[in-house]
Amino acid sequence: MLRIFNNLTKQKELFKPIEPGKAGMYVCGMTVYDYCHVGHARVLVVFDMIARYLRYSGYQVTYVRNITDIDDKIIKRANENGEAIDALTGRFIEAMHEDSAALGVLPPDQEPRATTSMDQIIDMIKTLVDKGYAYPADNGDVYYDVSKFDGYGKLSGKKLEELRAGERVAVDKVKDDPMDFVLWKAAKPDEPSWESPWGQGRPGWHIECSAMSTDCLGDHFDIHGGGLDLQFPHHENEIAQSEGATGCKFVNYWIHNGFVQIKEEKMSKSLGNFFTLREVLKEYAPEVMRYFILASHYRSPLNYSDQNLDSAKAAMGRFYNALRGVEAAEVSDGGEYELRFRKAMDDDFNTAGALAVLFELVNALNTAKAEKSSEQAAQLAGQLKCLGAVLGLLQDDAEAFMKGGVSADGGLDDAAIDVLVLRRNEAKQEKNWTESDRIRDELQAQGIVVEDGAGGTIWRRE
RNA sequence: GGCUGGGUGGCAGAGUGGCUAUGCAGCGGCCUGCAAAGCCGUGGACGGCGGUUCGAUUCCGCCCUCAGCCUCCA
Repeated sequence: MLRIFNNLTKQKELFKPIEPGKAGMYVCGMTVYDYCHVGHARVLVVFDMIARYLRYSGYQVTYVRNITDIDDKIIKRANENGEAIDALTGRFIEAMHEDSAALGVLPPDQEPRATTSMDQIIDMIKTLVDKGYAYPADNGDVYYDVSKFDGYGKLSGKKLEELRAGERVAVDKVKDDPMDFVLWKAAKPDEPSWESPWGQGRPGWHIECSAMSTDCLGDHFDIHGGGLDLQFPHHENEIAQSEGATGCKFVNYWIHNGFVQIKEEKMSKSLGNFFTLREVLKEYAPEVMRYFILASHYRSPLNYSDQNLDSAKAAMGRFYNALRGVEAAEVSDGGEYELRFRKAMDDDFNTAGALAVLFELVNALNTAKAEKSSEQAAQLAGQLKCLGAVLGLLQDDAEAFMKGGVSADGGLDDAAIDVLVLRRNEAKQEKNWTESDRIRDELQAQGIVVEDGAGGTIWRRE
């Protein structure tokens, strides 16, 4: 039985889908004006893992992840670049898809965009105005009247009075209340705009997610996710908009992943302390990145450092080293390990605990290999790959993973290494240890490690 | 100032009212020409002070400390 920490109630709850056997999940995706950084990678991987685990658990999942392709920052960046907006967003949507694919993130079932959901957005604003939850201001903007929505603050645990007291931004005269937020922004000259009952303009950020999620999944659906930084105000506002407009409960389970930190500080665009995913993937294999993310619980802070990435790399090396040279059997389950794997995952997606079970499997597999029980080894390797797949790991070819280190480009190529290994073996045959060790040192200097096993000599890149 | 969530062995990171997490690193052994990898064994921990309890790292209170939100951010 799957239990999920519901950020709305702040406790773990049994997952009960609205429709038995089905699960609808909406996750706030990227605003596309720059490359994904490691924080984005975490959202992509965490919710991909959740979608995979739900499917593995037998649910028919509809996973929706949106793209924000119109907003202030996009307009600003396009102007700075002297680039058309759709050219800019098109470029970064493509980049984001490349990055996701590299990380083994499966495409969502639906990927709606703000600019192609304008009718739904305008409809929802219209409803909110009609119902008295929103009002057009003198300047052509439309605002949400926060005082009209009783539950405002229920997700983030905030109270309106406290928010007002803490108001740091200069009070905007066109709003009735400083906490009111914009649903529709009147177009300024030279800005992209859409026609609406309130004149030319474009949507505020929060409304698009309310419109797209309910359009794709219905007024009331199971899971809504995103980074913890979206809890307030974004998701709080989504609740106000959606529940105001539909009159029914919006989302049953709210899931937020923790931040990626760097030197004990949040990695973020505004602090400028971020690494883009493509930078990192030049140094580390994608599955190393994925392991790094899944090795800690999704709600914990994730400390980004070279040391931690190196540690993730060593862990992946242990997996693939065990799988190397074994023909994995086609199995449909994880054998005796599956129960403990599920127990961990059922407890609010405890991927760290699940990985510990996979390491136990590695141990058994290595023992089977050492004992030459190849049938047993094949079986265990199959189980390992089977459970790894639930986490989106161990999908590479073991031989390729071990041979493809950082130094794969620029250093010796595979053929050259094979020649040296052959020569070293000839020296070994002649018991010329001086020569064989010299060749080994030469390879070591290039980041190549040779290993003499029962089945011959193999090598890997560090 | 208001509100959240943390503080676990050398590092990373799960978990539990009494019973081995796991990975890396360390130490001893096996294997190896020597290594590497692997296997076996092993040391080492629960921020501080109180309380509840037969017993707390695990529950409660206070304190210290870190991160985050209250403004755009995944």
